[in-house]
Formats: sequence, C-alpha cells, structure tokens
Amino acid sequence: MQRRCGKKDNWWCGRFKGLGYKLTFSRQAVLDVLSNTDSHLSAEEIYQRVYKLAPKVGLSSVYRTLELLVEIGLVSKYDFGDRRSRYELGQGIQGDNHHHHLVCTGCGKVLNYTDFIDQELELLKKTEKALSKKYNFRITNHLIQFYGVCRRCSDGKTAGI
Amino acid sequence: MQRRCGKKDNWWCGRFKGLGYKLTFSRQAVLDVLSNTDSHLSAEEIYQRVYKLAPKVGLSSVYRTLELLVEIGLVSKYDFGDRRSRYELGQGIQGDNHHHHLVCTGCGKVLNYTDFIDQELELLKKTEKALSKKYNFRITNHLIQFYGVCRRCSDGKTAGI
DNA sequence: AATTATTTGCCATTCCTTTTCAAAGGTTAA
DNA sequence: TTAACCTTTGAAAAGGAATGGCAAATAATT
Repeated sequence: MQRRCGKKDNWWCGRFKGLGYKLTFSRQAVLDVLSNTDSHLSAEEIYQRVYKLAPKVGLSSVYRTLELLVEIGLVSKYDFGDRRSRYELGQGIQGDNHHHHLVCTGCGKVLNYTDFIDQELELLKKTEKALSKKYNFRITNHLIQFYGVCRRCSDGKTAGI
Repeated sequence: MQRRCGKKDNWWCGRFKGLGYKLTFSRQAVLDVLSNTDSHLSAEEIYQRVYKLAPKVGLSSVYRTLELLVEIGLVSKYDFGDRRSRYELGQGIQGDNHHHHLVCTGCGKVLNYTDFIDQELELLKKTEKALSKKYNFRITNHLIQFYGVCRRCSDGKTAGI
C-alpha cells in the first residue's frame, strides 16, 4: 500500500517527513484520534479509540507514538494527578490555542481556560527573563494549573459519602 | 515506651494530635527526614534516609505517612516529570516559604524561586476569582512551574552525546 | 498495667509504562 | 516493479511506583 503521505494529506505530514520520521498507519491513527477530541485522553483511552479504527495497532505503538509526538512538539503531555499521563494536541506557548487547566480534585474533570492568558504571558515573560539570568536557566516552557472542586462535586454528588 | 509527643516536642505534634492521629515512630522519622532537607525527595529517597535512622520502618509506612501528611496539608506533593512523586514540607499558599519551581529537563534538578511571587500571587488571585465565578469552581490550589535547561546541561555535560 | 483502636511491616498485587525481538512496513534507488 | 535498507510494529514480558491485606506491634487512654 503506497501512500504519498496519508490520503488526507494532513498538515502534520510535512512535519513528520521533514524530521525523517515515517508517517505510518499507527501514527496516523493516533493523530486522527487526538485531532478529533477536545478532552485530555490518557494513553489507554487513546488506544481504545485507535482500536476502533484500527484493531491491529498495539498499545506500545500508541505509547511510542505519543512519546515521539511530545518530543517533536506536536503534542503536550500533562499530569493531572490521577496517576497517568494525559495528552493534548497543539498547545505551543505561542500557539493560537494556548490555554491552561482547571482540574477538579473531586472527579478529575479538566477544563481549559484562556482567561487572563495575556496578562499571564506578560508576567511569565518577565519572570522567565529574570530567572534565566539569575539562575542560568534557559527556560523553554511553563506550566500553570489550578486545582479546585467543581460545582457538581461540591454539591455532594461525588462517589463516596 | 511512653513519649508525650516525641522527645523534641516538635511543632507538628499538636497538629497531629489535634486531628486525632497518633504521632508514631515512623511518622516522626518521615517528618525528621523532610525537615532536614531542602531537596525534593521521592518516597523511595525518603525511605532510604528513614532507613538509616530507623531500619525497621517499612516502605509502605513511608507512603502511608506521606499520604497523610499531604492530606492534612503539612506536605506538598509534586510531579516534576520523572515519573515519581516528590514531597516537600511546608509550602502552604499563604506560608512564609511559598515558592515555585524551576525544573531542568536535562538532569531533573529542581530549584525553588521566589522572584515575582508577589506579582504572581496578585494575578493568580484575580484569575482565581474570575475562574471561580465563570466555571463554578471553588479553587483551592494552584501550580506554577518553569521548565528549562540548566547551565551545566546546556554546556553539554549531560549524559549521552 | 490493662485495654482498645490505630498503625505498622512484610509481602503480594495492581497498574501504568517501557523494553525486547522477530516480523512487517515505508521509503528510496535501480 | 523489484530489491534493499533501515525504521517501525505487535505481542508478550519486564520494570517500577504505589497500594492493599493481614496478623503483629504500638500509641494513647483507663
């Protein structure tokens, strides 16, 4: 089966080939799943969705693909405290959908928010600059998360009690 | 062996007993270790240090103690991306040693910094307020981390290459 | 000192993630 | 197209952090 770069000629094809990586069936599948969701999927969840499209793709390939995607900056990897990594497409600091996360410690739900992002960026830039100089760090990224309890959970609808 | 609350009568004794928890030998040991370091130890590392003082204390007790300490707010639990939790004494939002972290993605080293903390707090408060209202979240905590490459690592002294 | 509920240590287990390795696949050149 | 090359894959096993079960030990109280 000879495909130029995937039938749909997705925007990531060039990115892949440019770096010398092969755009394989498994990788396509993972990218397809990631680009068709707005939740923060775990590797296992991604695998399950991939499975429906392509049952032959193995879990390790999903892990390996995710690792690669994170490495080349197409995907961000997060830890929301539920003991498994979660992945999200896009999300570069300068990207158009830059956002931060609001995590409910009750049910684990994660919201994206973009409020005050501009002010944050301003402060962060200043901080980054100062820290770079003071501590000799070349800062490449940052993470901001808020934790709290969502309405549903604080209304006592949580499991337990 | 009858001890009032530990021979040293540490500040955390009251906190413990007030909440109905027993101040046991194992718990003392974990607290001793945590209060005598300024690095960000993992459970395993804490266990190793506890082991030197008290070889009979088991790893699970260390885990259980840490869980308890986090729960009652004496200890903060962090994820710096090296696939294990790390723990730090103190660190309440309002505490006197409130700080954030600067993580080197090369060697994993973690620095505490307090620069711009005040401005950060101001922005965070504003953000928290807005998010609380907008998303119906009762926000209890936040996390800010910077990632980058420390001097030593960027000088190519890292393992590999 | 006796009592009681909590906590511990040890061990096994769970769960997420990584590794191993032969087989399959994509890419390029002929 | 075919052949050759190196990459990538799937399946299964291994690795490693964290948790659970249970009898024995222990802190606090009587």
